[in-house]
Amino acid sequence: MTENPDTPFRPEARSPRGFIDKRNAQIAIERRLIETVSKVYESFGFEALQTPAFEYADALGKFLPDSDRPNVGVFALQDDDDQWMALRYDLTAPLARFAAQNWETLPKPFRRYAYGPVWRNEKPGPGRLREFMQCDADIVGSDRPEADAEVIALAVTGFKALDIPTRIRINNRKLLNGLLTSLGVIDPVQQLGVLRAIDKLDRFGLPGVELLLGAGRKDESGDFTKGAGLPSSAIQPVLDFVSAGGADTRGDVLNRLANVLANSPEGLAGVEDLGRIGTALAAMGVDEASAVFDPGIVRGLEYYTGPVFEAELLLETRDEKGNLVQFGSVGGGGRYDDLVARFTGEKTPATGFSFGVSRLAAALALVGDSHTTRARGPIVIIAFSDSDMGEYFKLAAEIRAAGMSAEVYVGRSGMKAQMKYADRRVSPAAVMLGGDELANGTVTIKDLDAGRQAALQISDNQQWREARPGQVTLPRQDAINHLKSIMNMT
RNA sequence: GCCGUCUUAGCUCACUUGGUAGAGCGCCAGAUUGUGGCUCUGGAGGUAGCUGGUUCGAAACCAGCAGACGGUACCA
Repeated sequence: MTENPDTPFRPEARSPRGFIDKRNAQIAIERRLIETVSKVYESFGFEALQTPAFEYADALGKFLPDSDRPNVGVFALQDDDDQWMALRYDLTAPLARFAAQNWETLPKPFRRYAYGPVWRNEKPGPGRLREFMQCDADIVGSDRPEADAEVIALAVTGFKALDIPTRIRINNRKLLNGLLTSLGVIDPVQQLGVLRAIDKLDRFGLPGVELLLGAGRKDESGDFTKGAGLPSSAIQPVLDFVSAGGADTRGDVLNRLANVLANSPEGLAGVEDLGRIGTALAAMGVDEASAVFDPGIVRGLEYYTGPVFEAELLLETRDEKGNLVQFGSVGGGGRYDDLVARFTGEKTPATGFSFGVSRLAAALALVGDSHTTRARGPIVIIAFSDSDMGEYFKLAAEIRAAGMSAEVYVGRSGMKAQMKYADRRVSPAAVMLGGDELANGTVTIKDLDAGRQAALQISDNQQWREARPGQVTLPRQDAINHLKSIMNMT
């Protein structure tokens, strides 16, 4: 840089795009989500597991960095021995690695839950960050549909415990695979195209999906998206299949699917699996509204091999301007029978579910979640004079010993600013131990909530100052009890 | 990745055809020698995203880059 040496370089204070700072309120929401969901997971017999943020890139699967584009999709870097390491992009791949590495000694089937941040190096958007939290539960080593049902029940129970209205939509990869095979659509590229087309059902509706199944679709901006190129004879059966959802009960959907898939052995096997899942769900008391069968759910993930599930948020969320915000799925999962086999060569059936913690927290922040009690600040002890600081800290220690949080103001501003500070921290009380109080063996305590209330009635400043709403002066030894009563601890 | 719109004070936004910036809110202070709100008064705060070009002169016009937003693609 050719700058004047007198002006030092000043970096712009900013966070990398797709990465955000979380303040007290949001941390509180995320913490509650993780704690609640973890308890539910444990009640279903899942044990906790923490794996590192980094994995060797080859352990993460197909999104390997190659030498030209080492950072597509993942954040990767080379270790000092030249091996590629990458930040994990989900919690499932590390589980597969862990299970493969420790398979001999694990109790099988292995049930574990995990939570923590994951990272994806892709374009961020609203509700879409490059660092976010997930909370997963998986069962490795069971091929029973009942294991899938447990994972679904787990998700339903978790959302119920959080009191967040959601619906789990359940599908099975075998259904569509079977249908396509029976229709003679066996080209994997074409099959993938069909999955992508169906995934757009929410946004473009049946007519849009029809176009994408065939030649393709042009959107409003004139952009053309190439379709799956199915023959017209195959399009209608796929549309019929997708439309088979939306019946009143899980049983009704299965009946419809059985009709549509009558010519497909694999498809009927998939319906059979769903039937057993449905039976188990009913036994576990999962009601019809909380978990539905829906052949329109795709979950683009190529690694899913059987049942797939997706959690849909049923809250209406709006941003500051009142616009509807579509949050998409707030969780999902499914059966992945080939993931562990990547390491061991042995087919190891597994199924799991993932809570999108960050996305849920963002949604709850938008709706002003009623559970989110506003984060309260500490009791603030006003600092009057340097020579009395010891008295302030002594009182702070007493308050903490009584189970309340307290803080001595350690800035250098005057009293008015200190009161403002306490107000801004949403403190329950301010405590004054000034020269008068110390001389008289008293303490003055101001109930800030009571004052806030009173302020609404008083418009005259003189009156406001004289009333000193919520404020009392009492013997020093009564301070703790009075504070407790303000905090509703008596 | 592709297409489009946008970028002026901490925030939300103004500034008639290019003549070197304003408001509201917020923030700080005072009125009120030891008291949050209201009211009034004063103050701080901007190289108009960055870089280059056109011009006597650019926040405004042009180009490149960066970032934000919207759509689309992708999404483990």
